[in-house]
Amino acid sequence: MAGDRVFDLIERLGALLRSELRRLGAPHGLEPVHLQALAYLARANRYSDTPIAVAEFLGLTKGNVSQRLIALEKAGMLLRRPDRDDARVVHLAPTAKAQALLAALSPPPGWRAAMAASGADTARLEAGLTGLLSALQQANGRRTFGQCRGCRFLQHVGNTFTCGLTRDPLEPDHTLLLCREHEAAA
Amino acid sequence: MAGDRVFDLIERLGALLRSELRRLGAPHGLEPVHLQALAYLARANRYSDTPIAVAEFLGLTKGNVSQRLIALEKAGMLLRRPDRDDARVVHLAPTAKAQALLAALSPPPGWRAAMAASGADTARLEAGLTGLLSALQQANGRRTFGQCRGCRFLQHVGNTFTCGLTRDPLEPDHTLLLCREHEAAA
DNA sequence: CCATATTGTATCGCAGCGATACCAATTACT
DNA sequence: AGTAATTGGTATCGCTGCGATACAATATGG
Repeated sequence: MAGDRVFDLIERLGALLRSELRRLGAPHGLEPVHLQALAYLARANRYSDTPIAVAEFLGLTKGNVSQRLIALEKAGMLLRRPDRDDARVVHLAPTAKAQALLAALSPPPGWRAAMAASGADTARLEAGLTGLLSALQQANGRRTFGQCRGCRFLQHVGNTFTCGLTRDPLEPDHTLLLCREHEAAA
Repeated sequence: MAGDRVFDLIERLGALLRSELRRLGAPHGLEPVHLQALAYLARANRYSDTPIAVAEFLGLTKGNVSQRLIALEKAGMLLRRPDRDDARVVHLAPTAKAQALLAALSPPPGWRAAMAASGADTARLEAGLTGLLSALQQANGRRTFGQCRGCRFLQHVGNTFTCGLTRDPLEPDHTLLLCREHEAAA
């Protein structure tokens, strides 16, 4: 079946990128999961920058992720801030140091050149992968983690955005971040 | 940059598939790396069904892979056969039990349905990912692990195939397998 | 007000992973 | 032919990710 090839390709790409992340992160004492968590947090909105969101995003248990985050904090890569309203939740943000690292490693050096050299239709590739990811997430009952913009709960009047779930106003920039509560617009 | 989105998508797909593999393999006592190794070996030709080829394919050290393979053999998933000519090399093959497992788990249940539901142009997606993978492998100095057919060393006269590197005759079916020595045809 | 759900942490046992060291067989060099 | 360099493979060590379980604290809903 043709789709099986796509599966093989994505698995192989995933394995090689993982290997690459390990190599790149090692000098900084970081494992692949650390870089992935930081990369997620750099793109997560304020409803989604929590340990449990990271766990759901990466498909890991919250207990595990909790320990990884502690390691990241010790390494000076993560800042924690208690939530204003809910004493249970913690907000996470990559430090400047972590952001600099992400800028250098995510995507890894050579990626952009390889993208260009492959001659692939980037937009079409992105569209195809996005659709596939959505279908898989839906099939497995996982959260979508889509951009706030494009969520069915988002309301906007002119340039003023508000989240229909929380009734909170949203800065325009923030509607480009990933949200744990995202549901694709109809 | 647009290509960065593709990177994010592939990383996320990789993470979720990895999580899925862990869940699916757990009842059989198998970790993701075990399933990936078996899936590779099921598609590897006779020059490529060795521990070192598995290590190169997955981007892991040979020492590590060696231990994984021992675990797989103990689990009755792998058969070892010494090479006829070179006493150093070992040939690996998934057992019938392992093949049955692969048929059930690779691709995981729901994958084909998700592929269909996504409405993506499978052929185009496959082409784009293949090109990207090739470019990345070349950029990182990694082996291609392409199909024997499509390799620049392959020679064929009518329906008789021979490998230009080893001078060995190849059964037509075997030219569809993955080869460690693969180099794309000019 | 109490049962239940949610968020997060702590601890335990297991196993993957790289690094290093090592061995045996093959190949290259001279 | 004989020695050096290379290659394929395994063994061992230390570290750390990972799930499972248990637990504490806060929120929510009847």
